[in-house]
Amino acid sequence: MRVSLKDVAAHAGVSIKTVSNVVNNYQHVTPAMRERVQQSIDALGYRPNLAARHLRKGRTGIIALALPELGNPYFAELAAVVIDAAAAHDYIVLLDHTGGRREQEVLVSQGFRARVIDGLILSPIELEADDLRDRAENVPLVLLGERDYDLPYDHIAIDNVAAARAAVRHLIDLGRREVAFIGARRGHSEPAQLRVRGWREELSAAGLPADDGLVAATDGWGHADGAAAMARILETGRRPDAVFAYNDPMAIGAMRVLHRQGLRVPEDIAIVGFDDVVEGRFGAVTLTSVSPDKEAIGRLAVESVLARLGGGEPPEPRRVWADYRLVRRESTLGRAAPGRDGQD
Amino acid sequence: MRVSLKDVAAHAGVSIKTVSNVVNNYQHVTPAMRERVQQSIDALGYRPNLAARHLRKGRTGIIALALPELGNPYFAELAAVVIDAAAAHDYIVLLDHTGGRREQEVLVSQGFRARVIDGLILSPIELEADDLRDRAENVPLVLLGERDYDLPYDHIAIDNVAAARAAVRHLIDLGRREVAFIGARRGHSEPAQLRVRGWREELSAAGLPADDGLVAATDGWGHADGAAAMARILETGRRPDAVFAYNDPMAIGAMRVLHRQGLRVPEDIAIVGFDDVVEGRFGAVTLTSVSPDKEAIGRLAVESVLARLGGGEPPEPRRVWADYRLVRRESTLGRAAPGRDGQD
DNA sequence: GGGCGCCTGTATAACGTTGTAAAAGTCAGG
DNA sequence: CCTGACTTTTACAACGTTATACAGGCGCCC
Repeated sequence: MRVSLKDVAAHAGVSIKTVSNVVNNYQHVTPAMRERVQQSIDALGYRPNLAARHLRKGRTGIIALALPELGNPYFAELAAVVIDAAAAHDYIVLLDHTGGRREQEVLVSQGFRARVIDGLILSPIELEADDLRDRAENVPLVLLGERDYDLPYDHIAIDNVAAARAAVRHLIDLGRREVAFIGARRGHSEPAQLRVRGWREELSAAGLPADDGLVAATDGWGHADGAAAMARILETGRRPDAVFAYNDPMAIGAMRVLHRQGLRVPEDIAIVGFDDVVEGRFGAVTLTSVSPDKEAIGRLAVESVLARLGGGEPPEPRRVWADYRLVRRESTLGRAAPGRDGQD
Repeated sequence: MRVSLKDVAAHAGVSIKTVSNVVNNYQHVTPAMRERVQQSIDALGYRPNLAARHLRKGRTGIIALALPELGNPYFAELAAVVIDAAAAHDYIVLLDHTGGRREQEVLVSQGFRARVIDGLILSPIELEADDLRDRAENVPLVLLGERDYDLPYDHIAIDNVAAARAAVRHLIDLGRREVAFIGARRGHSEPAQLRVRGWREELSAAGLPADDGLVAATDGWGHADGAAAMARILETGRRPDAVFAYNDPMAIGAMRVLHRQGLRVPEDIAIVGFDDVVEGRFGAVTLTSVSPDKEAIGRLAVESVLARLGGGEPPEPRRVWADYRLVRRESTLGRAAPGRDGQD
């Protein structure tokens, strides 16, 4: 049987509320009393019942983190950061995954998957602005990632357009002249994707081709999707001398195809990925990648959610840009210089 | 302001309990009444307050899943399975990670990280049997993975010894005679690790060496640890013709080192990993691996936890063996036969 | 030394839900 | 038309916690 405040109160010979005061570190409790009560607490092994506390306070101490998929190490690592950041504020993280499917994302954003949370951090893929506009839910929502909505919600991301341009710029600086893009979203309005836009802008600015034949749309964002997309481009007979991939797994999938077709990376085709997952540092050819500051993104996301729980004036919805940098590895080595070992 | 049963009851002109009965699909409610109440529910947008429900019922509808680290795709994928399996029973998953550190694992097993859960699924690394023996917590606990305790808790795992033996057997069948093991736990009683034991047993049975010079202990289980362990073995001058790694990331890390040192896989050194993560299917050399039935493990874990919440007699603690199979890929190709493409 | 205010501790009422038990309603049979 | 058996609905009391308002006790100042 679980012990409650009542039991402790009886044991210590004081009122329930006094025990509660001790538990909550209420200011006006004499040291002697605090000591006495604490002993009863320890003796009985009392632990607060959170459900009751939540009912009373209207807070649960839980925030939800909804990601497209955990299989992508970027999201897995991000989840780890968020869990730790939340723990630092005594919050616990409920994890959900949407598969990047709009229907699931709507469900999550409306709070139907988890109705027990104080706040929600959502990394949307297919979700449309309209889905959020008539959101009846009143739990604070913070958005993460590449999608860009003009809505009054906090949004934490890196500047995807600029990051993509930097990646493409890097390829151009290497002397590459035909840069393919792998991982455009199939069946969606293309400009909504900031990374494709950055790719296009930078190529156009350099007077290089950015036609549709260089873009491979995909359904998912895993290794297999990257491999399929790469294969598709090669089948058309096109021979780009560089590839910019939507993310690292896709880049790695593409490299696998190139390897099997006897094309060398980076000599024949240079590749840049996105997210800088660990895996990219340990292939036969290590992967150059845009490295978002995951640590900052996770921390900022948690802080943004919690800032809206303070009770006071909710802060203005804000768009926060996290840092990023381009990490150069073997997949874009300029010449035959032997790179350093694995680690970047 | 959030609407409660009281508001709906007032709106529909019935008692609170009747609304509750409708919400809970209580048997004895006339269709007409059900209809009327339902309309009020819809009109007001009522959603049950879970905190209150939990307080009343003593259940929260949340189970915790504590894994060593999310960065390892095996655990990430497992988490995805568990989340889905739990959702199928209307349960929600609170995710925690322990870093494989004993201290954290103890905290989790004692319920100090999340005190709001109905059950706990824990995949321990360093946790000792004694830590569990004086576990005062009464939430059901299910253990996952390679650690083997003689304690009255459900334990879901594959037969790690047999799986390891199968992996080593495969290498021996290939004609390899000196099989190293990468990823023994540094500073812990070695026999506790079933995979090392399987490795040793199979080699001994075949009359092959299984001395300490072939075992590389590590602190972690990531790519970098595998790379470091491989490098360490090679530094001793030893030249095994095969490697069995504790898991896939370590195997991939090891392959990176071999590649840089000009050793060919599988010609010079064959490699088998463990866990069959996606990543292993897309390297320049695809990775042979022991593939546990993650789907089954996740599902069984959830079912085992929930079975202990039924209220009736708790079932006997049981040890459940999930399926596994050895997936052969390029890293152990018998001859120069060109493997099929990436996908296994 | 009495009154005032501050500091501690206490009784009680919520928070929103569901289980229990009893009240009200329905219907058939005598 | 009444009785009894059953069905449907209701009132009320929990679950364990914290907020509010209040009752003592003590010291301080006049």
